[in-house]
Amino acid sequence: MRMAELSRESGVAVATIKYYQREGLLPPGELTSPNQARYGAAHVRRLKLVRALLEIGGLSIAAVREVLAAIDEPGVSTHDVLGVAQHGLPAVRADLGDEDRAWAMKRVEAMAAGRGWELHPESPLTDSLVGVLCALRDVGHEWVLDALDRYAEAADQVAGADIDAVARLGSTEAIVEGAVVGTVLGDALLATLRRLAHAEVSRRRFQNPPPVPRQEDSGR
Amino acid sequence: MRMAELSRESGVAVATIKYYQREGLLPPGELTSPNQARYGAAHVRRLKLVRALLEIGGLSIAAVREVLAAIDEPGVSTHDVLGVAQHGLPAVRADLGDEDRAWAMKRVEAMAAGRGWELHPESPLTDSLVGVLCALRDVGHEWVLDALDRYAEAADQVAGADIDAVARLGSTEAIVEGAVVGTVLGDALLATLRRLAHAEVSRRRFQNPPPVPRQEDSGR
DNA sequence: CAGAAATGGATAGCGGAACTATCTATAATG
DNA sequence: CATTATAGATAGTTCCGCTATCCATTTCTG
Repeated sequence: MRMAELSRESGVAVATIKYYQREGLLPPGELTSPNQARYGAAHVRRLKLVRALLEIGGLSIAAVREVLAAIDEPGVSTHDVLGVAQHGLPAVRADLGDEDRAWAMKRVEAMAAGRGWELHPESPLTDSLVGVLCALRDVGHEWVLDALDRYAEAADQVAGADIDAVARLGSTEAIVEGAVVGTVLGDALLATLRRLAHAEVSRRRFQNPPPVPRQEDSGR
Repeated sequence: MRMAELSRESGVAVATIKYYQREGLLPPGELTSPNQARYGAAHVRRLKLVRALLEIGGLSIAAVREVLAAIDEPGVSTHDVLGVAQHGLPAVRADLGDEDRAWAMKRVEAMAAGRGWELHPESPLTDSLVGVLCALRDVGHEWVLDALDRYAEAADQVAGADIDAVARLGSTEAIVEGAVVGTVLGDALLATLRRLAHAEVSRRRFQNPPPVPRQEDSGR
């Protein structure tokens, strides 16, 4: 397969493909002569992955590069696959006062303790969480955190499903890529489902007149 | 309060505040003379909201403008508050073939039927969902959808918590703003919690031999 | 086998987004 | 009354994600 076909197959313009190659998002083709190269199915696949991470996942070029680097990292143990995958995913940065940080940390610790989570206070993830909590308080909507436990419970369930599904993939490489895709696109999936559920739940609660006695009710 | 103090209070540069005013994200101050204005607590609050939507929520200026317009919309009924709030939130665009669309639609319908959700096939939300599903198949990770039901269940629970919490807010305006903040920042919150849960679940499943009650290990 | 089309590689340009800086005329401040 | 601050207008900057052009080689086509 040569450039034109790769472009057709993937739906990405030639100039853009070249740009991705320059940016290190797509490996070069196999050179058959100094200025001719061949590409394979792996290139098509990678291109589609790049597009999905950019458009659906909303990642930047730089983030995609890091994520792909994690995917291409050879020989990671099954356990810290998620860690490798997450390294390079965008995190909420936070420049907070110590006081805010301490307040948020307290809530995070309470939540973690309640769920039996092992907390790593220095990890960027914890930091992100602290940042979000502070932002919520900052805008005067601290009440959102009343549902923190239910959020965490839901996150736990989703994560369980994720790990189940990802562990079923064969090779380690497949698992790593699966973890990345599942994390990034899964966020978009979850966010969309949540919006749909909002509409549904609000319909059930406030548009009560005809509940239509199906097997579903306000029961959750 | 004048400009300098507003800037200090909110942590946003004066030039940026002026820019936000030009963009219609922040109402003008109360003019005391042709070129002097006073600002109040509402301005500080609005500014912090804008920053949170931009930084944490990752919205664009245009999206923030629409979201704020929804918030400021007077006299919305309690029921379609979520609808108003969601109008203007970014949705996944999708330029798909009819075939892909039909395939995804089928899965969405199955999921909705299973959960007793009322589906609006033309709504942008449904469209977003279809787009995400197609993207997942496109990158060869259709398996993620095996967990679609569990995702939807989790989304349902979260949405239930959201509606509960938001309904407890007093005025309609508070509810609308709460819905917006809860939706946008809630996404970030959920995504972060999911990542934490990933680490936790994977630790529990694969690192079972030595629990090592220390706080540092083979890091990340 | 000649001419047209495609390719790899390099470099430059472009349009939008989110600020940032400068300027001017007025107003508040010490 | 000199300094500083301010509203409003306009222009400039930086970064990002492409897009376009050019050129020296291949490779296809007739």
